[in-house]
Amino acid sequence: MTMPVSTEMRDGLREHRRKLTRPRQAILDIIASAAHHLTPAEIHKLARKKYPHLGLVTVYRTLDLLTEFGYVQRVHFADGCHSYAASAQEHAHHLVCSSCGKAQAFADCDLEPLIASLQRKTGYEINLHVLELMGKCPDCSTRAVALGKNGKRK
Amino acid sequence: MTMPVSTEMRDGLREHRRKLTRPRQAILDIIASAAHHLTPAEIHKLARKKYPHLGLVTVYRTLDLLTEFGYVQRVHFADGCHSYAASAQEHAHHLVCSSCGKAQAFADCDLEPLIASLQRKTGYEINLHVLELMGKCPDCSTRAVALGKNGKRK
DNA sequence: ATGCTAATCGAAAATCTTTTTCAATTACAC
DNA sequence: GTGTAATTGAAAAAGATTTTCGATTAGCAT
Ligand SMILES: [Mn+2]
Ligand SMILES: [Mn+2]
Ligand SMILES: [Zn+2]
Ligand SMILES: [Zn+2]
Repeated sequence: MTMPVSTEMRDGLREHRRKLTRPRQAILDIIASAAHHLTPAEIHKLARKKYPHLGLVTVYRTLDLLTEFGYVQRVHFADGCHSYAASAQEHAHHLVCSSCGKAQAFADCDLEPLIASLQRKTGYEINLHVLELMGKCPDCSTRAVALGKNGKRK
Repeated sequence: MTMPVSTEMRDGLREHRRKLTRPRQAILDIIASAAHHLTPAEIHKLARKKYPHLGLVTVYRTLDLLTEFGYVQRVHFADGCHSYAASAQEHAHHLVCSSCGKAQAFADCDLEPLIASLQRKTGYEINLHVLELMGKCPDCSTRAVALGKNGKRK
C-alpha cells in the first residue's frame, strides 16, 4: 500500500524539475534505507560504497534539497547549537525571530502530558527536551508589510 | 528583591569550588547584562572591551561551565543540527537516546494550545518549531542497571 | 604577608564542519 | 543526436570547536 520512501524522494525530485543523477541516487538509497538518523559525513561514507566517486559537497547539497522538499528531516541534539543566554529561571525555552534574531524566553512549556505518554508507549526514560519556536516578531511583521517583503534572515 | 544575575553566577562558581578569575568576570558581566542570546564569538568580542587579553578558548570553557551549573542556557535554532532522517510523515519529532543515539519519531506534538497562547501574548507569528526529547532507551536503561553504570555517550 | 598548588589561562596548532569557487561533466527536454 | 542548464567534485576558503602545553594566578594554608 505504502510507496517505498526512495521512490517518493525520486518522484519528488522530478516534480521539482531536478535531475535524478547517480550521486543523488546513492544518497537517496542510503537515507531511505537507514534505520537511524545520519550525519552528512556518515551518509557520505555509506553512499560511497555504491558510488565511490561521491563528494561530500554533493551530500550537503542534496540534503539541503531534500530538506527543502520535505523528504528529509533534521534531528536535533541538545548540544547542536551555537547561541547562549542567561537562564532567568530554572527551565526556559525561546521564541526566536527568524528575521532579526530577537528572542523571548518562556517557561510554561507544559510538555508533561506528552512526555508521560511517550514514556509509557516507548519505554524511554525521558530526562531532557529541546523546544524552540520560530517566527516573525511584531516589529519584523510590521516592517515586512510596510515593504511588501517576505525575506528571511541571512 | 531579586538578586542580580551576575551575582548569582559568581556565587555559583564559588559553591562549585571554582575560581572567580578576571577573564570569567568579564564573560559573566556580558552574559548577565545581555538582552539577547549571544554566540561564543559575540561574547568574546564584547567581553574583550572589559578584558582585552581574553582568549576565545576561555569563553568556550566558561560557557561549558555555566551551562553545566545551569546559569546559562543554550538557545537552539532550526538549522543548528547535524543529523538527518527520512521523514515518515509530514510533521515529526524525535526521541533520541542519549546513550546509544537510537531515535524514534513521533508526530503528535500537540503544541497548538501553547503556540496560540504565545502568539496572543507576544505578537510573534509562529510558523516553525523544534521539539526533540532526549533520554535513555529501554535497552540502554537495562544495560545500565545490569552494569551498575550511569555514563553518558561520548 | 608569603608560599604552595591545583585551577585556569591564552597562543598556537590541530580538528572538524560547512561553504564557496570554478572548470568539467551530465541529465534530459527537444 | 544536440543544446543547455543543472549538477558535480576537487580544492581552497571560511568557520567553529578542541587539544596541547608552558606560563600565570586565585584561594587557601601557613
Ligand atoms: Mn520545557
Ligand atoms: Mn511538532
Ligand atoms: Zn524580528
Ligand atoms: Zn539507547
